[in-house]
Amino acid sequence: MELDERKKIILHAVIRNYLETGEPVGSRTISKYTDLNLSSATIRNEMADLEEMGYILQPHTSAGRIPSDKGYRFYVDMLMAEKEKEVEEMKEVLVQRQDKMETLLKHVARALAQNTQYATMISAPQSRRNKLKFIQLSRVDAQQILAVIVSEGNVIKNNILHVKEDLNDETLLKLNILLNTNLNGLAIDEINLGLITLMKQQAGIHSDIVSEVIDAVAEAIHAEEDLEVYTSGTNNIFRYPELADHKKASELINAFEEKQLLGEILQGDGESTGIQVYIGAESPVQSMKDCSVVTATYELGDGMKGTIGIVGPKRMDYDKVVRTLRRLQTQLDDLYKNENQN
Amino acid sequence: MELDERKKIILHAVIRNYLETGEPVGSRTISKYTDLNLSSATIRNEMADLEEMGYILQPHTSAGRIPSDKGYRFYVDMLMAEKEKEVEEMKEVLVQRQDKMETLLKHVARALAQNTQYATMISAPQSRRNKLKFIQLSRVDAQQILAVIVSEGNVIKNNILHVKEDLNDETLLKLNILLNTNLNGLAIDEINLGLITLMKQQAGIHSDIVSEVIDAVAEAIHAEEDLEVYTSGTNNIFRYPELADHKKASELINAFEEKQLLGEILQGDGESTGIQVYIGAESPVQSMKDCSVVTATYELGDGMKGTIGIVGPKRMDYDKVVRTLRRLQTQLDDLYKNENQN
DNA sequence: TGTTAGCACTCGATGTGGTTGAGTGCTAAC
DNA sequence: GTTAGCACTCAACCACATCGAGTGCTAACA
Repeated sequence: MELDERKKIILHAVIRNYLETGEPVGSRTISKYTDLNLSSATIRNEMADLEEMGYILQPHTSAGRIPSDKGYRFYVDMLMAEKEKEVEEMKEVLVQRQDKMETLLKHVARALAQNTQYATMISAPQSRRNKLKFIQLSRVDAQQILAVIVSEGNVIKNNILHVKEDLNDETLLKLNILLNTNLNGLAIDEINLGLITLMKQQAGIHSDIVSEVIDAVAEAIHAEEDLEVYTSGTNNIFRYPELADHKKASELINAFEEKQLLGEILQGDGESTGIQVYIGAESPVQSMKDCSVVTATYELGDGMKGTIGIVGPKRMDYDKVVRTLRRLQTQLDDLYKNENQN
Repeated sequence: MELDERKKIILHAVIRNYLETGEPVGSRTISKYTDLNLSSATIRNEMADLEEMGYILQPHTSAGRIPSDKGYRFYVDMLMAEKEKEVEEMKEVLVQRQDKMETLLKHVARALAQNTQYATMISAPQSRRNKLKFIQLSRVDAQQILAVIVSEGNVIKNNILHVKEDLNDETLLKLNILLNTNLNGLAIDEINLGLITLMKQQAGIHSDIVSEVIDAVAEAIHAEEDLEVYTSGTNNIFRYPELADHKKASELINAFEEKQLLGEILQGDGESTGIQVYIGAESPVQSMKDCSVVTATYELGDGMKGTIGIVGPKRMDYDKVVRTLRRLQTQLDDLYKNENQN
């Protein structure tokens, strides 16, 4: 059976109504809600069809209908296809200057949570092909060397290295030159064993320091392992009775605490730059099977990518969420540029 | 009226029993539970006294008794007075090497949450009189200078400074020497306006860079503003029906998300190095009025102080919690030392 | 053939009344 | 001072009735 125009309208009405009330929707409501001028009995027939086709379902025999995952999917696909007509104002003032990427992301997560009343998460931007920009070794005291590693996108890492024999200024300078000339501008997969061996040879008796620095470099660039995720508005899930049940809430909150779980959603396939909607069981995270998750990948000017996500009930206001995220996608890049100019 | 020995035993029995079961305790239970050999009727008389004195209360007329805040307070004070007899093994292996203070603290929070089954929080160590150890400016590219500031306790801060005119290597070296000779070993309140003016004079046309570095130094040392707090086991609160109620849970989870709220507890008065127990309304945080909070201040060898906290139901196992925290107080310092040796 | 009115039916939600049992306070006796 | 006994209270539980929103089906209608 095909979804004819009238069925689409009815399905749409059922979903919209359910999104608003959170209660199962009956045939009489629909018959008044739409301007189809059909009696509840006719609606009932259509709804029976829709149920058979799997778009809606009944929680129990004598209740109204609620959208199934498939129904939500229909609705969301329809939404995404629609042209973006209006651009709503985001009320928060995000333009105040931030001194760090970290605080910026935290603020975005919080503003988004307040604006949407859902739980939000945002992953720090990462670049697969992050390049080394600058390395500096300096002596902190007799036994300690500080290694500072700057990579593109200004990701900075410090490591304190402990050395046994004292290094004089001259040696340190040589090592600095050695490291910078050899490694500058390279991405992680360009630093191969040959290069490392070569550098160790050149470093002579100080080859162990080179090793340690290389390790630190690897760690600084190879960022996948410790994906930074910032979350906010976790307690918003209590706004939605269908999620506030002890077991579900506990699982969800746990997921928000164990950030690497969120990573599975936020890292996604990496390719798509668009907006993804996971409805119920579509989510890669098991504990979110009763929620919907909307994610948007943002990209900063210099090729760094990150993801913003919103977690809410299946009956979330997809329309608004998608619009807000779309807007944020472009805004984040601007914000970041502003920040780096001051 | 005074608390005679028998009343103490009965009160103790009521509390212990309630801690285990979470249910109101009746007179008959107590009469069997203790080895006082008293009938339930006698216990009832004593319990009526205890209630009048405010140590226990009845949820409703025909229910058993539960401890009041005052009752818990009595119990905890008694516990704290007791000599520490046994030292229980902590099962987690915390000794694995950590590469950062941050991850160490996160792991401690998590291990503690798993061990106790309560929600935990830990604040990063801070020192009021943190001293500067080392400052280094280096050129990243034509327009950008990287300022690295190392203070005692190896708190490291990076700032990227943007400059208009190009700085040659010589000038940079001069600035480095200027900054280090003037600021090395100073605490924040020793850097006064006179010193700053002097340095700016010496820096000549590059005085604006000195200003920026000083700002960064202030930020690096003056850490109170952005107290770092790590939490874990938030979802443990669902284990306790008396906290799992929607409203309370939502408020609690919110408090755990808004870390600065936790700061009010964790920063405490700063003087006491011991273990603090806040029962119900004693807590400085309003939303924790239905919980108990136990905090312990830890001190690292170099004078840095932080606080560990555990949040649970009023009927938490104070005995175990206090013992675990006491143990952790000493362990953290050892762990930190180990970490810095590798 | 599509639409509608009508009706019997289902079933969760809500309310009511009775019972149970743990626990209490009080009193009188030991 | 302690205890046995008794009347009393009250949350919890269960059984039962009621209500009403909503359904599916059928027959009639345009």
